[in-house]
Amino acid sequence: MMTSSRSPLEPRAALHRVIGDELRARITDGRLPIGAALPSEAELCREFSVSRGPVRQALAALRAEGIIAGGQGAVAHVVGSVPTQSMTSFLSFSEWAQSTQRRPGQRTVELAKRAATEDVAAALSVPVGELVVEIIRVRLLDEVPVMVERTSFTLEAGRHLFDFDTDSGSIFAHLKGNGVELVAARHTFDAVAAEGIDAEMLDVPSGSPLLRERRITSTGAGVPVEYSDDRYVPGQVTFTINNTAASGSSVVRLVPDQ
Amino acid sequence: MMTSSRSPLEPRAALHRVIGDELRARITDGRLPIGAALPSEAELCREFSVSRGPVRQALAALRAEGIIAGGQGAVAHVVGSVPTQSMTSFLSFSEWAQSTQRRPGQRTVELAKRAATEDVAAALSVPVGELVVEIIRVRLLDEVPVMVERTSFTLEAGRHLFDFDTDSGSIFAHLKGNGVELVAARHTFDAVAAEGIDAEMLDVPSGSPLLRERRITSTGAGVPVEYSDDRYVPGQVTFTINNTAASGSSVVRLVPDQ
DNA sequence: ATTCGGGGCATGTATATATAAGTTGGCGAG
DNA sequence: CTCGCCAACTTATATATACATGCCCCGAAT
Repeated sequence: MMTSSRSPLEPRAALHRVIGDELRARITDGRLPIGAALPSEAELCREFSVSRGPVRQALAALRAEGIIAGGQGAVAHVVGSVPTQSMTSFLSFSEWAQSTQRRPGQRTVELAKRAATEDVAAALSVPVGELVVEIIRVRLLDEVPVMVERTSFTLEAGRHLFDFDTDSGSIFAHLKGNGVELVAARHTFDAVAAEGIDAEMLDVPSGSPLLRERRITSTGAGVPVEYSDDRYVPGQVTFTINNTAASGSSVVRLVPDQ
Repeated sequence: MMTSSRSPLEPRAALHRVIGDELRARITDGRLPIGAALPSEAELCREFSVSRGPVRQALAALRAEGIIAGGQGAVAHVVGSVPTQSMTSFLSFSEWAQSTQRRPGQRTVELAKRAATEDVAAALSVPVGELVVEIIRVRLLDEVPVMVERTSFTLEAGRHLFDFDTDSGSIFAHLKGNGVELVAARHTFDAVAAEGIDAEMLDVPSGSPLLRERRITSTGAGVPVEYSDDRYVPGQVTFTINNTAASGSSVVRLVPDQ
């Protein structure tokens, strides 16, 4: 009654995703400025030649991201474009840095296979003493050290790293190419003081504050693959989180304004 | 064909939310342990006497939170119970502390009405010099100071605070009672060194690291109401984020294991 | 001029149905 | 005994429909 000219059920396309991406694009490029009212659901149905289902799914996703608001009885309107990063961009320092104006760099300090210590074993859900692959790298932006990263991989995933130049490419891209897909991560933030080696590598005074992010990354099946302890020099990188009462939140890593 | 005995369209109930909460409860209390397979969609339909729509909505929400995984063709299964906190629990220190074993406390240092400085004005989207309500409080857990909080409210929201005992109740509960509903927040994390007054109030050495959370909280319409600069003593409180490639992420504030 | 209803429109929720596609397990051929 | 293929089951996606409820605006009454 409302659309048609489309046989019931075409191949596959994930229409709701198509619609959501299109609306997101209109918001970010200004065709739907902040405060503007979105087209009504019925209009979107006509425009995309779909039924209300996919349209509502797309709107629900936008609402969960905090990009649109409004509700029962009233047309939804744009409340702001929340900066969003894909999962891979959030996980991979290399990929993230490329999306900023800063020039990324990295220096591998150590790549080793060794027995898991207690905390690493707990994070990766393996027995203490099991072999893991550990890599320590200093990350740079415009030649300035901003982060030191101590990452432990399970042997299964980490063995791919020995035939790989850890100073150039992205580890995540390399792992993905080898069939290791990381889709879930858990990040914990706190502050620590820079100590001996870290202070030296990051070129900051001993005892000065660092932002620490500890991260456990898992496959879709929930199997932990990576545990990392990353320590950031303040003022260079911050982490930003958006959350709304309705549903979840999104996480973004940003270079602060200056 | 599958359920019924329920007239088409009862009042209002948000069945998908009921179903989601029930499943969440089963997972957290162990009736659905990690790794267990969920009932099939058809079974859930029978059990709750609903059609597939609400069931699928509930499962989609659980999947977005990273609690369940699995999909096309296979029954979904539990991959882990992600600790989740409601928005209010995440925003309100008082409410959050009550869900831990620690005994919360607070000491109001200052409550004032003053002209907005540049950074506050920018955060709250008001002109520089506009009157705002600022409150400085030290937050305690088991009598130990763990955080100092500098919060600025717009005058509209903040004027309710002067007839309120800021040492006892929750500001958020009080604001909600006065019709100010906060539903969206943006948090930014970094590390700073403890300086003069902060170090004194938190009873830590000057120059020691603090975890800083800066937060802008808005109403559903996207109007900023609160800007806060909270500084945490390390080791007492951490922030944890879960995110998955599919969909968003959730944010949690936790007391670390010790 | 201001306020109070009512109706139209838009969204929220739920049902029934249909097709595509992935998973799993069993059966038969080599 | 093993390998491969197929059938049954289950989920993902989409359509059409129906009704409940909340906004918003316009017109009438005060």
